[in-house]
Amino acid sequence: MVEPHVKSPFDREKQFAAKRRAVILSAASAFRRRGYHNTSMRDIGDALGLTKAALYYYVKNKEEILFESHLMAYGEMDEILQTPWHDEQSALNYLEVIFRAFVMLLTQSGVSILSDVDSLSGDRQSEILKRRQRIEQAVTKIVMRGQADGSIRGGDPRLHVFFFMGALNWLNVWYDSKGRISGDDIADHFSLQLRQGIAS
Amino acid sequence: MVEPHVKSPFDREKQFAAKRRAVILSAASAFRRRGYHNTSMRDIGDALGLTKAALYYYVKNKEEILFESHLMAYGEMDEILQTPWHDEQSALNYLEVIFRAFVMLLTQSGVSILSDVDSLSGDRQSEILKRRQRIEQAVTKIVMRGQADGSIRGGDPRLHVFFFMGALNWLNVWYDSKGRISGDDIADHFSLQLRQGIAS
DNA sequence: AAAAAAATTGAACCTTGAGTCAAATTTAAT
DNA sequence: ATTAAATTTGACTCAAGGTTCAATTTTTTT
Repeated sequence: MVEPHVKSPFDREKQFAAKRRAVILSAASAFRRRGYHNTSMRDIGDALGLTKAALYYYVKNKEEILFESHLMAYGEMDEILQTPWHDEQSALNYLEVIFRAFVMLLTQSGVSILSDVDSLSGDRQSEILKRRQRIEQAVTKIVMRGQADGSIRGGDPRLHVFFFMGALNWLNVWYDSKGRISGDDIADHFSLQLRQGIAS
Repeated sequence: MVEPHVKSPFDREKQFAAKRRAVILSAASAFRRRGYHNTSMRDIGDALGLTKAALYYYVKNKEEILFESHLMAYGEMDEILQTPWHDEQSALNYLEVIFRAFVMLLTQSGVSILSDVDSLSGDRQSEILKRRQRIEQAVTKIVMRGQADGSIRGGDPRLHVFFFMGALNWLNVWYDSKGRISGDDIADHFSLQLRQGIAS
């Protein structure tokens, strides 16, 4: 006999995971706007209609929220970096696709890149730094391929990357989803500025 | 009769001001690296061989240090924006001069641009935001002139500015004065990437 | 409807770090 | 050398906010 409400334990876990995710996303957004230390557990709870004590049902401590926020952002970026690369496509064109996706990630989805790595201690801090480096390296590699295939001009590829990745991080600071400028407009503009800045 | 040690009260004040400035510069550098909240008054004192209590002789409170740090950076940037503009010079060329000076400021002098405005409260926060806006507007104006004189391509000038100012702010995060890359190299590279990114 | 499990809470605890202050020390002036 | 002013300190207070937990409320299961 099939029960009317099929709430399997699997569904239970999903429920929990979804709420936990909501906590982290909401907190991350607050961290991005006001900063980690200017956001209290009380603030995070309020934003979700919970007491700060309730948060500890979903999360071990505040630092874990910060850690997971970072992971979430880098997870999405890793995802984007899986975008298939067509053989005919120049590295410059591919890079533009990736970069555009990064911009859309920050403007459209709720995900935020955080920069406060120093509030993480020990293992967590180094893991996050490692993942950031990995992403930077992946992007640097694309640039280097572009220098090889002639679509991207010479010069220290790391500096190329620092330049436009800076634009991305800064976007995260000033962008207001309720503001006048749409995510698409930014993506268009930034893609072009990226392209022109490093094209050969 | 002229005294052997001429320590006029004017000299006294200068001495005091110099030490106060040292406190703020040293703190600002720590803020930049570790973040405002991850830097305790004790840390700041230690870096100068002082007790935290001694700091309060030079400064009213911690927030004042943050405030003055911001002021110092924006003061220098205002200074740079006073650079004379030769009539024959295209806006793009002028902008490159300014931008290069900004990069040198961050890499060579001890000055750091801080982004933690939220730890400032009330009046101070809005004053700092106002000054940041003023600088951004000044730069935006240069871009608009460039679009008028034909040296800079079209598009929302604010987005042009956000892009390369982002690169600048991010530089502040990753740049390590003891690292391999020299300030000059960065300035050269960044200037070019700026120029190409927005040239018409 | 009763029992069990999940989710949430209020009230406390505890640590960290900013800020205070009277006393001590160092430096300059008479 | 004495006095006065400037500078620094150790010991303390205090508040903010993260964390804990037993008790309560809500939801699910039988």
